[in-house]
Amino acid sequence: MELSTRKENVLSSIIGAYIQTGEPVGSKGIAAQLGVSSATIRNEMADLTALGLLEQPHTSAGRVPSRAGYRVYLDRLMERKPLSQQDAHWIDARLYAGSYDPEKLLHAASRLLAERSRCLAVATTPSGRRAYVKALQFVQTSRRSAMVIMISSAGTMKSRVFKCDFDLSGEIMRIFFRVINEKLVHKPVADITPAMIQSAAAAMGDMAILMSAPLMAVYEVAQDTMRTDLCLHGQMNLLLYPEFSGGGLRRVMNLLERRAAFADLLHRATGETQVQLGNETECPELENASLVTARYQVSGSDAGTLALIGPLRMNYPAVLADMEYTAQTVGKILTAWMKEE
Amino acid sequence: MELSTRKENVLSSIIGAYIQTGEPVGSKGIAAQLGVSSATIRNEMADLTALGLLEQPHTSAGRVPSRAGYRVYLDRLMERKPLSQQDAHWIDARLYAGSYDPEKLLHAASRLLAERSRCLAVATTPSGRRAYVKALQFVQTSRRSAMVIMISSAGTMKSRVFKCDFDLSGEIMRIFFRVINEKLVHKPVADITPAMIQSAAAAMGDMAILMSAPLMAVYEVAQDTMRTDLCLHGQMNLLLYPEFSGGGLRRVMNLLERRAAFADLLHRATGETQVQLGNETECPELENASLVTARYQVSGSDAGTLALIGPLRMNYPAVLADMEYTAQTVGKILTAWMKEE
DNA sequence: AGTTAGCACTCGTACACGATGAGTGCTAAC
DNA sequence: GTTAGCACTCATCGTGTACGAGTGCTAACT
Repeated sequence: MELSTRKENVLSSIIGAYIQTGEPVGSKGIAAQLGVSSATIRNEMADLTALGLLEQPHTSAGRVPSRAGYRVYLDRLMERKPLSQQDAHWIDARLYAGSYDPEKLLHAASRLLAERSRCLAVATTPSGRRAYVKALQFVQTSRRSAMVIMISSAGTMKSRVFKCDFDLSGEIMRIFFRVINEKLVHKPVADITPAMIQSAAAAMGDMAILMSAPLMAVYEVAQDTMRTDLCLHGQMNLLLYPEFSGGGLRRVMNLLERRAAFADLLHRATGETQVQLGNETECPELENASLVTARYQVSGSDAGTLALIGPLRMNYPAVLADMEYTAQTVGKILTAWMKEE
Repeated sequence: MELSTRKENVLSSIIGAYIQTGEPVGSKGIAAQLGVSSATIRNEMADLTALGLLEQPHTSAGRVPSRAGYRVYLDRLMERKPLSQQDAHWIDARLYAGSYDPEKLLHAASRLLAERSRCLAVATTPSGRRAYVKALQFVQTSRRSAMVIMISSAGTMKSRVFKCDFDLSGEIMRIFFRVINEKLVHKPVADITPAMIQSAAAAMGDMAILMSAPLMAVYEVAQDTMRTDLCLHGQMNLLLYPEFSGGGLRRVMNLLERRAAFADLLHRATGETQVQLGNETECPELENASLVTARYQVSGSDAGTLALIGPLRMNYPAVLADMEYTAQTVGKILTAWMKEE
């Protein structure tokens, strides 16, 4: 499908106007913008409609971009500008403010993306699915309870309190530390299965009775490490768009509650910052929505995803620049935290 | 204001019906219910309207309870039934499921209340504002970073990672532990001010250079301990009610973002499980909403609040029973966790 | 051959009108 | 004090009309 330069300009202008106003755009305004008569534009619009790039809500209305139209715009027409210095600094300021806590960082990222895009922003916390156990620590928190802390190579740090039926002592804590570390440090987190915990306990003979609570806690904390949390912000932003105001928001939120399905959706998006439009997501809940995803990397490998859900008419140049820069920066910060040791 | 028994019955029936349907209720249905003619009911309704307990959206519509009407209903008419055994078990199952983590517990409470009431539920995590420091622990998390964990008498446990410019060792960690514990354990968390941290550092002479990072982390973790987090669930439930579907939800969410204002609102509600209707909250955002609050106690003193925001027409008997039982149970669980040592 | 002016046409929106019906207030009889 | 009856009110819904934004098509123009 080859388009004349002017057709491209017309399409760009229409999409630009529609993104601004959200209303079908007529030939008149575009004519003024491109310096030709409205009749000419109407001819072009008719052609673009025949090509399936534009749609007409009804005979006497202006045109609205179709999904195919947005697709062409995204792939070939739109120019992607990098973020302005100023905006980059603003984002840096927001992201570098927090302390050493991946969850807080991702929440901050999600929140700032929601604010800037006026869409629903999602961030997944770094996944420890393919990470290994970097350190396991034990801390006594009361006479009979203690906390296990697991630090993974993905930069996550999860903790869990467990309780014993006997009084803890420094001696016992040291035993926990030594025995469990011997078994688990430098192993893949994914290897910490119930079966593995079972066999570890069995191998300890009469120590097993002491170790069952901490081992169980270690298992649970490993589960936590592998689970990615979703940081949601800006749900209410979607109410700004008529596309979502009537039940649409509820449907989207239902999708987000089905964590597994949504995680799949995010993992399907590979590599580059990318946009999926409506059907392309193969997700009925996102029929009339646009999903923008960007991966962030920790120490060179994919660790998590940022996503934005909004109406099809997003300000794509701005949104893509924001997403790309934010994902890069998040990755950079997490990688730096990892290296600092 | 004295009401005849029949007027009370009429008011109760109207409120009951309105809570069910959400639509103005006419004299006919009520007449059938009370076994008198609709004309009689109309007379009673006219009186109740004159008393300001009912309202008429327009001349030829049925009646809708006014705020004063709800108030009378809540204070005098409604019978408060305790929760059924079955429901109590269901709630228990949800709350006792989690591990030793106050935040997770409060999230669970908030979530279950939102599910059951189909309203917006809020829970505040236990406040450490009046608590004292029960324990401070230090754990090394990497070569140059460590985590400080503060356990307060309110049952909160907060942690924070800090970084040093020098390599940490077991020896140094023990010094951190000893010095900081000497200064801070058993002190009120609220006493850990920047000034106090300053003077603590100053008093250490040439150790000060070592101690600045952990002291700063202790300060921050004390701030975390005193801050109460809000656990929100069921925001989308409010979209079910026309009262909130048009912008009303956004206004409510704006209120919740102004954390200070909302915290005030919750703290104003004293003692008992209680209901504030619209204006009574003195909060324009809740003009057409109802706010139900219940305190939970840890070791006998108020620690946090559960709240429900929904339309004026809530199923109050059910909601109040849920709130009361949930608050009690949360308190019981947290208190038990505190005692276990 | 591409562009433009002109014009008839389409169709959504806004508004007025009348019919319908739920629900009321009032009065008179029980 | 209660009830039946009746006139009245008013939101809702469907219909009809005027308006206007925007189109597609044709014929003239460059």
